[in-house]
Amino acid sequence: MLKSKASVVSLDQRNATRLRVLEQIRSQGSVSRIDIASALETSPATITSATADLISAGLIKEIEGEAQSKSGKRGRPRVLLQLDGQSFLVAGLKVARQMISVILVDFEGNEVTSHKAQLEDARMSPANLISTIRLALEDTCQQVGLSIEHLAGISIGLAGQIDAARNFVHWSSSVTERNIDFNPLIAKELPCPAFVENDANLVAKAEQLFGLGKGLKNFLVVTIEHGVGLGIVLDGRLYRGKRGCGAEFGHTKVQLDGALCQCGQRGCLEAYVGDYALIREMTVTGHADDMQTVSDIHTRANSGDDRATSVLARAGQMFGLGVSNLINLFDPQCIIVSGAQMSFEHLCSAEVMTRIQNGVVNVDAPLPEIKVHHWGDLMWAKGAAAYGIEQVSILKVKGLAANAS
Amino acid sequence: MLKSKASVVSLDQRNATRLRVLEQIRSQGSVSRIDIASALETSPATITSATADLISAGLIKEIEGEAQSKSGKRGRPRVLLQLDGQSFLVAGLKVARQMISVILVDFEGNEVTSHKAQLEDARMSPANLISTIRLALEDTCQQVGLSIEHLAGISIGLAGQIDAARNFVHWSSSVTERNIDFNPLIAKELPCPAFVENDANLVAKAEQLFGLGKGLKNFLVVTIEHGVGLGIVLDGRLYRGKRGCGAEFGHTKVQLDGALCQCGQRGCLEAYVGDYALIREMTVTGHADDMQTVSDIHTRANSGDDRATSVLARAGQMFGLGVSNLINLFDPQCIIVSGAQMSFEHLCSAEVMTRIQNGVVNVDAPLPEIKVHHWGDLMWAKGAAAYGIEQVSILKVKGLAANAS
DNA sequence: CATATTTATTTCAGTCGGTAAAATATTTAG
DNA sequence: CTAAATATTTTACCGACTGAAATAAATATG
Repeated sequence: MLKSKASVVSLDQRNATRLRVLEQIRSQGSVSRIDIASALETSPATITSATADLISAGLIKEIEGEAQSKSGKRGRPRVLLQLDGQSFLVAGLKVARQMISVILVDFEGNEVTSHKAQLEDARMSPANLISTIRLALEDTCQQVGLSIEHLAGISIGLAGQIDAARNFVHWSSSVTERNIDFNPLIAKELPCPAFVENDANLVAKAEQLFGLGKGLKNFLVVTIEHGVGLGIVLDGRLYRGKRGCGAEFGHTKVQLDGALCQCGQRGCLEAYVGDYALIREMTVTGHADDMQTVSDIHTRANSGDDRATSVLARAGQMFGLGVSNLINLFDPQCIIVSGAQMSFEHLCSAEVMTRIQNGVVNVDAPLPEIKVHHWGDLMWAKGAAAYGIEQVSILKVKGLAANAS
Repeated sequence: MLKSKASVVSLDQRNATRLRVLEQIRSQGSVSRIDIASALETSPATITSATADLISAGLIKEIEGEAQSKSGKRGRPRVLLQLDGQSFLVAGLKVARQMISVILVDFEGNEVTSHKAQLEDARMSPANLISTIRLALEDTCQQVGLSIEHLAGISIGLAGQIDAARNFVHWSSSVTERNIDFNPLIAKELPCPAFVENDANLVAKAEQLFGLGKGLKNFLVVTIEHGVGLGIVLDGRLYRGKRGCGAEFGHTKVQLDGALCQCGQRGCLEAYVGDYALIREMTVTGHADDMQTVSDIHTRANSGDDRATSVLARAGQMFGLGVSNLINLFDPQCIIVSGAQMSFEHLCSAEVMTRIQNGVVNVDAPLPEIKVHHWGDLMWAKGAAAYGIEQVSILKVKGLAANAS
């Protein structure tokens, strides 16, 4: 009757409560027991018990800092609880086309160290991928005098269609084979639990745990890299759809029989806002054959090139259309546009924001807030780390037996 | 600490179990206790207790019919349980532009009688609307020799933006005022609990309880009336978004700065597939000034009018584009295209289905099934009734005290 | 300073929902 | 008729949570 899958676990009632307490502490930073009780609408007695378990497991700790009481200054002061950052270490990885990025974080999500390595091949066999990952992890740990045995969890972000619940990769641009169950490889090659997820979902997790989605229950994260991705958080949890793959925002159609997309279809959003699409627009008529990156186009636009300006403007228009459709369909609390260093000002300009607003059906309620988040280039790896911390938390809480004082 | 809202109730653990049992019985038609236990992954003892409560409340009953045992024929035979259809009566209403439809159903959803009445005004004041509804209900009940005091619940479907949890109408095309709390009016004018909901959501409920969505956890219902609507069922529950309003599928944009929509924006799906849009296309160039309905256009197309054919074809193309976007974003188990009598063959032709398929990003998993459901013109009222039955079930289960044998 | 008051947390004795195991019921096979 | 099989009910118990009381730790007040 027990049916815990490899990497996604079902929790019993008590562990679920412990985990909710842990999440509350994480989202608040530091918080007293009584505040947790009222936030979770549960009794103080339950919180006492749950926090005692978490403290004895070393996941959280009491701190000294002064918390102000509700009303006056009288009464027993609240004791603040905080994550115990030292309790364990998690690695987050992102495998991109030519680069593998690793970040090591503590339990609070603080960066311990990070590392990048070039990849020889954009696509690798599953076994090759895992040993490449292992190598990258070893290099990273070495930087701070650790070995990979110190890791409590490893989270791996890939582009593609992935069933995270089973560590099953239907398809990924980094893997040469389809429909691979990574669990056996992980068990053989890696010294601790590892989790494979779609990269856009990981960024959504990062926003939820550490970023602009902290504490929110329903929000969307639009990721901008070479293409656009979407992570959906509904009711506090990642929504993955029936097949467990990420939403294909980049391949929603914004134009009937429109521009040709890399996916082979026509009119995809990505065929208008993806890097390759912009570069194609600039070069197709021989207007500028030296365009290599979107930054180049920005540079041109800034120096008064009308063609560059109009190419970027159209991308923004299409992007705005796509985002307003998301709002019309999901009616989220908030939309976070998340991108790494790269230039994407053309996708969050005032014109684009206006276009989004004008594309959303009027309600009396205000529009969901659209937040733009410029991350460093470790965004993806940090997202992986966020997911890793969550998964490891679940494992650790599950590891707590039914023990009292 | 108790915080039951007016019409949406939060259930304690035990009532939640009773309700899950009830839902299981409803979705299975008739089912034995042991099957319920295994379907809900709970112990037979729990089912014995829950079903005993439901039987004593008159919501379900044991029936004689023979159920086949799992393996052989040996052993105590299973006792089948079924809804007790006679236990109470629910009314479902749909208020449309010029018509109010009422259907009376028993607890199993069987139609007892139905009734329609013309409306003098498409828009009414809240008080006027409720007394019109009361009148229509009285007429309906009278047809079968009942009075509205016999009703256990009344469910009202309106087009517009509605917060069903609070019976609060932000805006509706049938109501002259905005932001109306209907609870006081309901309490004053109607003799039993009443529930107000968005009409597309109601159809989704009907599909879930009685229709093609029976037993499914994640599906979308696209409704076709004069415009298009969308009901979203995720994890077995209606998804309503942050503001509690329905998804605005009809106003997702399918064309940058495209055709003008009644909502004032440009490029909305509805501006290409809504009735008024098709008629506009046919008449705008004076091609056919006598077009009144979509059926007229179909008639023309069938008699070889190229213009009519191309108008319908484009609507189908745009519709297909919109639906494939839904699949790309939600990855549902199934999509149900639900329409009443009216002609919408142009939206479910083979060409449209092909277009949808070609607009969905390939995965190894098969495409979600697209089911077309042609309802009678009581579709909307039946949807309301389905929601009413669900809400009344909740109320009845809640009414069960903590009573044993 | 001693005491009352206030607020936070813990302890303790239930309560409640659910379950395993035993008991009971009802059938067929032999 | 007896044994075996299967379904349901009963019973004894478990475990998570809670309310109330107890305890802890501060401030206000005379």
